[in-house]
Amino acid sequence: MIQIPRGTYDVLPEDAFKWQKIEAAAREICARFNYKELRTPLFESTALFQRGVGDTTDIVQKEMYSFKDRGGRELTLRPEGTASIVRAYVENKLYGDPNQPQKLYYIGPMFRYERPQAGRNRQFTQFGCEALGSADPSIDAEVISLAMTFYQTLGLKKLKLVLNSLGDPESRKAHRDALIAHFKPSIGEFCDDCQQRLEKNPLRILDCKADHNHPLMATAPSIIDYLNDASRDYFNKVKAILDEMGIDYELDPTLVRGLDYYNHTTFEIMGASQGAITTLMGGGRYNGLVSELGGPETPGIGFALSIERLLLALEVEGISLNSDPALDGFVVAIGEAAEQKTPVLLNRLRLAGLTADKDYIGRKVKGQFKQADRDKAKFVVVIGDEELEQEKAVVKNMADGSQEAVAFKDLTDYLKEKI
RNA sequence: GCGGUUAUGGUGAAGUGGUUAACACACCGGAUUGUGGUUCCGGCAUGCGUGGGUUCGAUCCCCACUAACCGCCCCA
Repeated sequence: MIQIPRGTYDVLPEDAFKWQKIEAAAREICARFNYKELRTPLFESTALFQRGVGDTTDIVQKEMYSFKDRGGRELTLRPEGTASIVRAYVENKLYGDPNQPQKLYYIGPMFRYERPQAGRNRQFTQFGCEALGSADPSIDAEVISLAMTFYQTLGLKKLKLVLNSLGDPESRKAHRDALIAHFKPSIGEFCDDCQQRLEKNPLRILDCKADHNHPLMATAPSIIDYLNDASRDYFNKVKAILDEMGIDYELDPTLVRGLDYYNHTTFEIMGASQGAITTLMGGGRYNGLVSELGGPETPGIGFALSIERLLLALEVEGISLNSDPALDGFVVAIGEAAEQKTPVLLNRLRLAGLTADKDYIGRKVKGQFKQADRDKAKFVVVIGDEELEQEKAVVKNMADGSQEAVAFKDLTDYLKEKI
């Protein structure tokens, strides 16, 4: 048997309605916040992600699904959405559109070659928003509020917003240098991973679990102390707006996002989860990215969240998105003559706008009723020899068990009135 | 990429180196020659993830592969 590729999964009909609800909620909330959908291809030039996401990131170094097409082009299945959105923004010259900032969203599959786990797949689905063209702190708060509103609309309660600022590039560099200076003399006392991190990403040392208790951890320089005046001022404004909006957050100076393009505000929303993976959403500001990808100097901010992890969180919190799809009618045929007639009657019900079905696998009468019951049919239309002769069907109300005879020609009107 | 656990029907699962692989749910049929949700009865894995090996014989022992889950790394 040919199996589904590792790290992918099928969304079966019983789950697909949940996806529909979630996507509908996302679109509805984006409309409220005035974000417009932008659809980009599932694959892009590999160079886009190398430049956009960053050559040193894990995503680019070991997680990309890259391939060469028949024309020799180097392509990659998108591992995230922001680079594509920015590419489209630049390529379509959306910076010239009078509507600024451009407030955009996307929903779709992303691909990363990783070891699968609950909440981590090789093909997964992200809903993300990006606001390009504004460096106003209110847009930082807006994007965060949008994500929180989305989760709350779906019923999630156990949410924790974590906030940090990486500052502008100048602040970032000053802090990085300070961290390296702080840890370097004693780096031999740290785990292998941290020794690797020292040059690559010293900020990561701070949330190492193995070295959690090392005395140098507590005294490590905090990014907050290295923000220059402009960066600090910006961050304070973002926090002030969130405060006034009544959005709770926790400051975490160790919150560092994995992609190279982030600066200033970074944030995550953590949720309830069974396993080690609790990050539901991640995002931040990326003021240098548009120019890095060939556009004009343009500020940007955005977030991405995983539908898969959202579904897990909903499950952990015991929230059901179950809908209760019910059929209006189910047509039961008794005997061969009736079996000839039922498709026509059934079709008539459907054309009239009713949801209806019948048996297709030769079940006995009892079996047909059981199927009607499974489909939660409100009415069963029974047709046998006698009914054919009189051109009347026996219509049974499944809720109370009552039945009455209804002429074939009156059937749709009868059902539409009763439903 | 590294480490650990696991893999029996549509589902949840029991089980043993040797003739018929428990049980429950679901499903189909019968009791009720044309009526569901209750009850009773019957049926339902030529097969125990895939491929090798050991053995007279393997679902059960060994190896490899594949996949799922958990942890690390990292992230959504």
